[in-house]
Amino acid sequence: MDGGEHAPPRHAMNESSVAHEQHPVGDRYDFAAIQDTWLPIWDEQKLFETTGPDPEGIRGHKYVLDMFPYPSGDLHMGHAEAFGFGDTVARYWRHQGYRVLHPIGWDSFGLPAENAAIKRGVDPREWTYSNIDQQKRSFRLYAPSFDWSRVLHTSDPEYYRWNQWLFLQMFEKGLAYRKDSWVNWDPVDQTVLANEQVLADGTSERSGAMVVKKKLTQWYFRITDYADRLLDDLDALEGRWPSKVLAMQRNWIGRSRGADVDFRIEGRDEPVTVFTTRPDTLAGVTFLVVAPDSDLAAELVAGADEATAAEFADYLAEVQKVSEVERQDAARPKTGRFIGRYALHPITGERLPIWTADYVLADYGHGAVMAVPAHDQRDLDFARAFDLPVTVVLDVPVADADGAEHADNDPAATGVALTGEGTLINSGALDGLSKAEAIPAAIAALEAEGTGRPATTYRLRDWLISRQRYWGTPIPIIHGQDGSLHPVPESELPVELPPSAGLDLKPKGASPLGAATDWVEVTNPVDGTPARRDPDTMDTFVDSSWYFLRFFGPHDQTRPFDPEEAKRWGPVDQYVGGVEHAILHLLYSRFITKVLHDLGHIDFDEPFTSVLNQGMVLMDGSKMSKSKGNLVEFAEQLTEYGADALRVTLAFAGPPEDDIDWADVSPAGSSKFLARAWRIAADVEAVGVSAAVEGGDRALRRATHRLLADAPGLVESFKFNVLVARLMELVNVTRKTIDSGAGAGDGAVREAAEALALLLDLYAPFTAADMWAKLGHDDPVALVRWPEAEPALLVEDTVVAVVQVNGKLRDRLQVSPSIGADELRALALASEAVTRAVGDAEIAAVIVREPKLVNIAIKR
RNA sequence: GCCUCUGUAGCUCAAUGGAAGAGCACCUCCGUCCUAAGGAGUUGGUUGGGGGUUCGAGUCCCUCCAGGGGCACCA
Repeated sequence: MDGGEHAPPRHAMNESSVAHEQHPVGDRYDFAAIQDTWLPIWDEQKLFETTGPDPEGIRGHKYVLDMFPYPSGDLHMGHAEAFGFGDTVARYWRHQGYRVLHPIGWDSFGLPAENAAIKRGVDPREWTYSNIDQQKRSFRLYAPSFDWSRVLHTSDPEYYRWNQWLFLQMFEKGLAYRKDSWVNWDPVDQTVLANEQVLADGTSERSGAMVVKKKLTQWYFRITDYADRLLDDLDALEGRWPSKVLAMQRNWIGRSRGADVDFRIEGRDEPVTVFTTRPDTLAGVTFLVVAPDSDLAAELVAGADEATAAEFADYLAEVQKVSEVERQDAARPKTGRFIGRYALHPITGERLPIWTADYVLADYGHGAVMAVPAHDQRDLDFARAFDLPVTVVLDVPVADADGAEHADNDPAATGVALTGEGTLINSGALDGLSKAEAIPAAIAALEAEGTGRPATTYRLRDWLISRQRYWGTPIPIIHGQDGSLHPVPESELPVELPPSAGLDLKPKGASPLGAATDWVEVTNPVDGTPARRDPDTMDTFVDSSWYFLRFFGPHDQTRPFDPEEAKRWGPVDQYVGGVEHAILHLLYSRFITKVLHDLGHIDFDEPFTSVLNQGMVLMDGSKMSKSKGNLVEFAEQLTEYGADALRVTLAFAGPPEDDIDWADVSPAGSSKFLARAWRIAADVEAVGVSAAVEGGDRALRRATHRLLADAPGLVESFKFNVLVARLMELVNVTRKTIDSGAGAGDGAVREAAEALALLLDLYAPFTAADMWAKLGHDDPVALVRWPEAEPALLVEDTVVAVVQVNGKLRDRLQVSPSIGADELRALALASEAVTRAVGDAEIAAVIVREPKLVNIAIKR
């Protein structure tokens, strides 16, 4: 997009009325003039508002939602794509006779606003709301069928007071709590992050900085209480959510079942408990390993001699220098230290040395493991590095590359742990059992002795929701001088953010709100003594975890949403958004929905019935960005080609979940197609009255009705690109009928033109509206129900039956579609081409698939 | 390394186990004072490779190759 070479914009972005005279709507397709005609009309009509009682005769309700935008600058091509798809679905359901809720809002709290505000010295409010205004203007031109009466912004006190309400509801139930723990710290944004906001490479999802660990007291939501339901309920979403997202969520929750096992410790009253998925290998335990950064390690070392303690301190310091990513690299050589203490084996009573090593994580399970080097690769690597014993307790046959089993499978020698199936040995009562049999038997034995019990652990951690930044929802808690926590009474909500003027918003590790003296200093609601507000704000993922519910009454002053509306519209039938939210936003939303369900506020417990992930819009194979110089500006494209051509281009580019490379697509081609479609309506208008449709061109009628029959299935399976291709075909067939067939006055041409307008509304609402008007209709095309396909027009008068001999095409026969098998067989065998091909060979079989095919198998 | 998805015309994609197609691009022609967001037509294929099942495979099975995505010291 190197400016300068473009013709000057024919028509300014946010002007809609001026251009009329320069671009009269005539016999030439002029998208700018068409937009100018319809925008003011639509502004008046407010076609897509869903307030008031249901109209008569609707088939039901649908709720179609796009992930709401973050107001950083203007809309971009990614928005154009996602909102285009969402709008296609919304428009489709209206054409099917449903009342459709298709709202829009803004995710308007968050760090970018604050960082931009710091850079420019302006109020984050101002920056945010002016961007929102820009995006609203662009949306108006792009014309998604939003219900603008329900618009919300999460940074409005009317919205975030309900975040605070939600927090208090969860606080009362013990689902919101404070704890002191190692947390992810973003050194650039100077705030904590949730696990979900740390990328796989250890950097912050927001700032890109390498995240470090800090020990801090923070607010958490107890999402782990819901781990089982969040995992199990994914099964019901199979087929309606992208399988990739389901897999990612399952991985993220990471449930694993096994047992907790208690090990007595020499010189300590309390046993140490470890979690294991392999209680069957208990006899193979030769040492224990505790996480160096765990409280347990510190305590155990305290009871060891001085030299050991010093060694441990050195090691801990070393470990904390290693980045989290490096630490989790499985290929890294094992490091560790003996910490001078011993555990006792629960079966043999043998002394087991206790080591510390950074391959054991402090915050998973109990921060300690029983090491079974013979049957766990990590433990084996460690045992070999430090020369610890390896005891095989499972006879696992090992196969060569050629499949022959061999016996030299001693892990201590080969370095390969025996993790497969096998038979228990050296395990007393368990000997002879298979792994699958031994696991429950081992757990039963542990339970009988009181030294173990079944246990389940999760990879999922509780959701850290406090942030040390300004532009977010204040946490509605008051801290007493004695450290007591008091919820702000519901009647005093919202706790509004103080003005940013006078506050230093620069990240410095503590919330800027702490310095807002007038705001932060309050009295204890219980005893009237001086107290302080919690100075932190909530993670903005709290805002977005329930906004889809707020659309059920976005202006309600007394409730988070209207329960009646929730019953009518909820849950979201179709959610559209990027796969980058596969875990974060979608998991949090599912969690909060379940919490609100359990608290009795809604009667469903999954928020999104169906999810569509759109791909990214790329340029020349890579992500668009200003710095790479490959940015395609949405606003420029909109000016050059118009909303319809852009939307058609994005829909036609490929399956919606695939990435689109802008270098591969042709908005000019889309424009050409829309012009061809539009001219069909213009031609029909020009001839005046059309002939009756019953006598119309039969081939064209069949093409029209085949498309009417196929279109719903194509939309419902998100094959938007295929439907556009089919529309192009129908346009071509119709053009041919006009120019070299029945002519524009034929009834079938009008029928095709009307079908085109009705179907095109999914992708090109301006063009469709204009065509509909040219065809003589006054009603808004967007609300017209699609006609049903006539079954009689879906069957051919005659079909071609293919005759093969040994699979090779030998003849074609014109037959009736209702021909019987015997008749078709006789016709095929009588064919001269067939008798020639068969010759005097013996016919082995004749396969008849009436009316389309006969295959004669012969022996040679 | 493990799991998963995808390989069809130059590009993007279709094709209930039954004739390998569409759109775009390319090329040719018509039209136009010059431009085409005009019209008509043509070209284009070892369906990633190899095996198998079947009367018949782009489609089902096995295997290899290539690409995308996810997970990867979570006991």
